[in-house]
Amino acid sequence: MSSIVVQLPDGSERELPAGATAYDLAADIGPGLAKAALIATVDGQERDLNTELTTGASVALITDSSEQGLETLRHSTSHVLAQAVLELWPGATFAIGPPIEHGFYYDFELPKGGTFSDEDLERIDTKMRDIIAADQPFVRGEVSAAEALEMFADHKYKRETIERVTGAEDPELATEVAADGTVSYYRNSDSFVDLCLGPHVPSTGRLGHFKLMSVAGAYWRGRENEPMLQRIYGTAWSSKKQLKQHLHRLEEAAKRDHRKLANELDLVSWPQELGPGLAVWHPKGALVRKIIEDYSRDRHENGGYDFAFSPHIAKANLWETSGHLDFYADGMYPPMELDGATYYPKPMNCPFHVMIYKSSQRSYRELPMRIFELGTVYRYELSGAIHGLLRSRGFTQDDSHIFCTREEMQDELASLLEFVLSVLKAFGFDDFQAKLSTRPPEKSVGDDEIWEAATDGLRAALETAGLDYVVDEGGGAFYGPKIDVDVKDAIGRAWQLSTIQADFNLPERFDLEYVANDGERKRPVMIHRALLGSVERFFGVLLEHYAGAFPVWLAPMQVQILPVAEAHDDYAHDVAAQLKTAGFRAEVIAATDPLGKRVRNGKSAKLPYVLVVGDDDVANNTVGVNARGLDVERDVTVDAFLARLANDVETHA
RNA sequence: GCCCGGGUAGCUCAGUCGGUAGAGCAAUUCACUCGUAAUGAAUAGGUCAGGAGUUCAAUUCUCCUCUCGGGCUCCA
Repeated sequence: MSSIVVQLPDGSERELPAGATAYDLAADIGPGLAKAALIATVDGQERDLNTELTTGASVALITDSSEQGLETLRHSTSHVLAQAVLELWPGATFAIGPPIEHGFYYDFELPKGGTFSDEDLERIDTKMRDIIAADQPFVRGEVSAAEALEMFADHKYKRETIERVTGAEDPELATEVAADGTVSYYRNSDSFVDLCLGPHVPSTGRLGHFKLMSVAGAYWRGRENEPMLQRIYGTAWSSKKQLKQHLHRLEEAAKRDHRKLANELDLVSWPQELGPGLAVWHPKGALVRKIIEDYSRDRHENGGYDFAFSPHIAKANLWETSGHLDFYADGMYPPMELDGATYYPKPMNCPFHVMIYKSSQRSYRELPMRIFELGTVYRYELSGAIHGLLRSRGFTQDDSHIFCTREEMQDELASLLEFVLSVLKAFGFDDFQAKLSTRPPEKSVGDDEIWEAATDGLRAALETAGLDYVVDEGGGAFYGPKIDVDVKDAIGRAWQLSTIQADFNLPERFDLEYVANDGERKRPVMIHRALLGSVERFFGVLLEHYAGAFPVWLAPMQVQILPVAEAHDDYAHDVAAQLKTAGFRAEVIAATDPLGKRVRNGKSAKLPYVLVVGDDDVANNTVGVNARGLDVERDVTVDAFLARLANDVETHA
């Protein structure tokens, strides 16, 4: 009896009888692992558990406690979804069904253009649970492309996938077929077989902690000109507890929805009379926005920026010179004809700032010139893309264009990133992820040297800042490399806010120059940058980040003062006056409602502080303090409370 | 723009198998004056998103439009 020896991840070796599978290895290590293992990696390649091992292989067993294991579980669940749908809808066909973050989806086409309803999801769920209860094995097979075409004769999307196998590797098909043309399939019953690269869990019985979430339309291959398929989304986890936690997180995220909070807290509304994506800012929302904008202006003023203002529309000629009409016409609002000229609403502020630069001859002594504007731009977003404040057709960028020499560029980029992070931190974000996008392989403008210098400058800035970043090779715009900065919010969601982009294009297009110290005329480099991105969007992100409970410096109302009874009104107003004099936002809520109710209202409005004043306080010049999220504190002197408020504002607590 | 699902009082929602609607909160008035998360009563409030069609009768059925949501696509 011959035997084989395999290597485990910890470096140890294990001897097994010849012909042993990955499952046998798991069982040999222990019954717990045999039960938990879903797939294995053999020499780094993911394989089914029933894969036969060969001597010398290094093998790792993958359980559902790893991302890889979870992905497999989700992928297998998507197969069960497809099986259920094909059984319930004779004549239906299926396209692709990969695992995604938190779950999976599968795309279908129903006979006669049919669609799924919410009730259908329940039926499908029931059928899926039947399939899981039947504990059907996932059995892998391999065939030639010709045989595969035969096997999936009734399924045009599968055939199309097989036919594309021989072409270049296609990331969207990575879970379907191998790039080398091997066509594999998985069969888990007589009636269901799916084209698939695998691997899969050993049998359907290993699944079950899933929930079908929603139905959506999705273009075949994600292309607008291809048919719209019916996509079913689901979430899947390795335990009931994890599934429950995930659903709970979704509920928490829903509670933070800025559109809901904006309504509840009376900040912003979207009257239907105005049109899609158009909001009005109520006094409280406008106050928060003003604080954000004022803070941004202060920081820029201290950061060496010059302020500018520019109009909302400009003649077509400007947009022709800038290239926007060539590259971005679809995203622009339609033109208007005025006095025989054609005007466009601005989708960006850059050409205006360029005009300011060009308004006189520039010397190297004036550079870097940093032009800053809270500039409102208009972009024609597709109606289906509009989403509250996060995606709208008009928004205000905290936009700046920096004109500098080539030599100054690197230092400028480095200090910019520092500035960006410092401002974002001031708003309570401290978890960042950056992306460096480099020169695209096709068309781009600018010489190699300048691309290299800018990219190095950006990279060095990232390194110096100690920021986590990924490199998107070739992901830059044609006119220059860039850094995008994402922040993570209080519940771990990433939002892209800031961007820093070098631009070698606009200086050419507008023929920008400066006079260098040797008297030569030279071309400056331009840097575009936005920190908050869009003020409206940033406000929405902040609202979700804080779940509506703004820190004291941002809170539209900072303090409510509740007199216990009418007799304490004068004292309450006196305290309010002291707070207002000290520059805080405070109001008195008279005792027309019971105290308990007024406290409740104040808490529901997420006020940082609710003060209660009664006989004791009038006598001792104190207040009772309800700080948001903390226990009641009695007998706090007014002076002590003022100091506390001042500290909160100062520290952005 | 495309697919699916919604739109009923200021808000959150119920309801009408076709006979023009109801609750809670909010609002207003009155009473209550209260030490920490909902005091009580009364009143008012709706062309059931808009338009057209079918019908004796449409908030309800059909179609169109607007708009919102979830996706897809897009975001130089």
